[in-house]
Amino acid sequence: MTGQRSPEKLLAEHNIKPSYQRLKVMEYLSSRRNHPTVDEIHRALVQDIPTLSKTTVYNTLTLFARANLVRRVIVDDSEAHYDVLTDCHGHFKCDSCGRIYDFPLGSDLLGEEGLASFEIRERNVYYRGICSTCRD
Amino acid sequence: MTGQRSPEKLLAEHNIKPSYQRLKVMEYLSSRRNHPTVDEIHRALVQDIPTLSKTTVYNTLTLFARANLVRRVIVDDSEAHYDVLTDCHGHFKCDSCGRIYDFPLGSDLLGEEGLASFEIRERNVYYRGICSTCRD
DNA sequence: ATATGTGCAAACTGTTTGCAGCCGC
DNA sequence: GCGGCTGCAAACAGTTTGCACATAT
Repeated sequence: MTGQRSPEKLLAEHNIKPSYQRLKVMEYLSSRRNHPTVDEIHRALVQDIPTLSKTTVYNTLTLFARANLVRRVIVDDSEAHYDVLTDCHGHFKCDSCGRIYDFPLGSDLLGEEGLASFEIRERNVYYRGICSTCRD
Repeated sequence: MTGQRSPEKLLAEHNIKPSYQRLKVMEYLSSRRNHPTVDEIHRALVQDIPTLSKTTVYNTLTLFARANLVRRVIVDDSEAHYDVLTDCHGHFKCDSCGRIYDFPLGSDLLGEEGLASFEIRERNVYYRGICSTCRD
């Protein structure tokens, strides 16, 4: 059972030097799994680290993404969102409240027959609509 | 059998005034179904319409998208692609050649149980990887 | 004559890059 | 002391906006 590794361990396993800002970013991502944007992460962390720059958040996330520690999620034309969960799941973005929900994805379900002999490296599935809370 | 309507008809059906540039954009989209970017459309059409501005292409595509004549396809973090086919299909982008392939999508296949009582308005499915041509 | 489409230029936004200074080992 | 992390400022790319001119009916 691998479960929830600590930010320190995660970084160590991927040979990433555990600087204070990196640890904080990873900590933020793994606690609140809100698919935050760069801006949200930055706004949240500047409180503890007043000198934190957005550049560092960008650098850090790019680094994490290359190491497959996080995934850049496109649910939205404008900003990129980041997700620590690397297992295969879809995203649903509510047009009304803007919240992003995860939903499980079966493995081989889609019409992937059409992609025989293609090497699939990444699957992105995102829906848009109105969530149950906003419909009430 | 509805099949291929002419650009004129398509625009008329959606109460869109058939200006020269609009017709040309629609014509381009429906002939080469290449999921072109704004830039590609513009580059292609300036040849016939030397005064054509990108702004007009943007305006036109936004107009078409609102009328559900085209779909904005996000397969790529940077530029938006446009697609006349509004039926449900997935996109595969080759990391090597950059080409975008369509593939059919079954209807209710995914793990959508998790989204019971959500109102799904739009499904986006895109994969990344290496296409069969580039693997050889 | 009026409403609407077009296109230039400038603004905007998210992201990237260059580079000087700083910190930890 | 050295490698490399940080963060400012400037560059960048795609897109949007403001506005004057052109165009069609």
